[in-house]
Amino acid sequence: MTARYRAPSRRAGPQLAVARLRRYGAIGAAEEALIGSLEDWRPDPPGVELIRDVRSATPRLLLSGWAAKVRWLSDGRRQIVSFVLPGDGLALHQRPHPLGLCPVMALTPVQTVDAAPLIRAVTQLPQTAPLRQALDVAASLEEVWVLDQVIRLGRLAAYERMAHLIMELRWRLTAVELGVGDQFPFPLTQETLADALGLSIVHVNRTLQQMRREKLIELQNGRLRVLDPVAMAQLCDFREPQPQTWLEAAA
Amino acid sequence: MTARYRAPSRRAGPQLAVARLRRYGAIGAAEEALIGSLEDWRPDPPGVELIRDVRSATPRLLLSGWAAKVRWLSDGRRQIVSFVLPGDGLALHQRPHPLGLCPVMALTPVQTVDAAPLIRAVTQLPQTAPLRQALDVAASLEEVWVLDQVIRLGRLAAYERMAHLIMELRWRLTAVELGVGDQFPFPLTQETLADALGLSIVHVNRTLQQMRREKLIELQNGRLRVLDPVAMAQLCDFREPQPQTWLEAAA
DNA sequence: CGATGTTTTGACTCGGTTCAAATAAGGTGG
DNA sequence: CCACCTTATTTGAACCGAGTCAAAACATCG
Repeated sequence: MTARYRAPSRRAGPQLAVARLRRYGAIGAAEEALIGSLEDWRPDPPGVELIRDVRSATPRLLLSGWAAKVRWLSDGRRQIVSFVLPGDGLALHQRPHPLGLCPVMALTPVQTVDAAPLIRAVTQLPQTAPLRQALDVAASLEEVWVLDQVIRLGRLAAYERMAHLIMELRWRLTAVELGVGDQFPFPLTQETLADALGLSIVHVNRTLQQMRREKLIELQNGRLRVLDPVAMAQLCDFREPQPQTWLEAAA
Repeated sequence: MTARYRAPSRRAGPQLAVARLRRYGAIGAAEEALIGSLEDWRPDPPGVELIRDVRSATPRLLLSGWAAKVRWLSDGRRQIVSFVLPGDGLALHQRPHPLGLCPVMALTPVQTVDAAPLIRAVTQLPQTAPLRQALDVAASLEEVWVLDQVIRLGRLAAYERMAHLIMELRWRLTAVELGVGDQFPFPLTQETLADALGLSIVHVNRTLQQMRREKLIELQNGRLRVLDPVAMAQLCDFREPQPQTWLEAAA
């Protein structure tokens, strides 16, 4: 039932990345041009490890498609640490030493560009430059997703976990304007959901069924519609991140 | 059975913080003096929120005692995101925008000092200064603990979770030379363990019992001894972080 | 010595897993 | 455009890991 993204017929533009950063800083024409001028583009099919060795990874921007930060146990169990959505960055460390990070794997066909020129330009800028601030906020949000994942896995029941993850993805996709009318792309297989939520595939299936039965969501053709966002947020104690207030605090 | 740290009779020195940083960079007399000269000292009893509002938090060093990063659900459920051990930093953001962070709560009597002068000094230093590198590594390790927490909660069973957390704490305490002969301070109540491991108190108790029965650990008087570290590491797929290789990679 | 918080134990319940098999959806090549 | 293959989704039944409830046994401390 859940459809895949189609393989990209043509190169995706930087619109999503720009849209995302614009939310966290006053991105002007110059900055937009800078992002648009990134050259080293690459498409990859699902399953490919976009970042294998975290230490030698080069920074990239995800222009289209979904990916995930993944950790494996030696016996084959897999845990998805967090999702990487269109407009997000890959290995955009500000800090010289790589985070104790994990490989990133494409979940759908993806398109990325090398962001090294962007990072190089940004490090020249003063701390207060809007573009730099926007990247800082984006980096902070990445940490938010991991913390939320800890809460989900540690203290939420299956039904709550599912609702919470859906609300997170909805919020993030809205930030890149991929969500329209409470409907957004949802290309995850139930197996992927299981590995993200720490559940079995079978139970993911049953949880989704129940959520449909209770008229909280509709899910078909790889698109998800949240029918009752208020109820959803309440049942799983979902709280929207407040990146705006971070900006104010810094000002 | 698990005893608490006694209330500090006198002010703790910076030894632990220095010992920890020394592992990740060539800390010389000057750097040591800088840390030793930190003035604004404060003891706090267990239960106190050392950091309440993350956005306005000032950076501090934990000189003695244990603390934890904590998230609450509105219905009272609590999740411990990661532990903060002697020698660790509190809110030592390198990045201007606060991580999507959580309050930090003292688990035992603690002693902290204001680290603002340290941070101020460090930002003057070149990227390659040893002290700066050491702080970077410390920050990266903080992320490692959170990622490991995700693995534990998402894909490990109760017994494995417990083993994995114990191995993490053992590794970290060894880094500040608090672990001697596979024995180290372990001031956590079973309730705290439950909130860290996403388990019920009762099940934490049973898990510990079993681990004792199987002769993997000894736990009494607030000290824990790992009897068979190799078996412990294997059963939970514990892998030691390799901060040394990060330093090489940067060089 | 009582008061309070922590650990321990037993009996029962339940959420979520496992195993197995059927059904549906997509993708491919003839 | 259909036949076929593969990969997802769905369903049922049995099982088990971990939670819940309740009470007892210990510790610690004023």
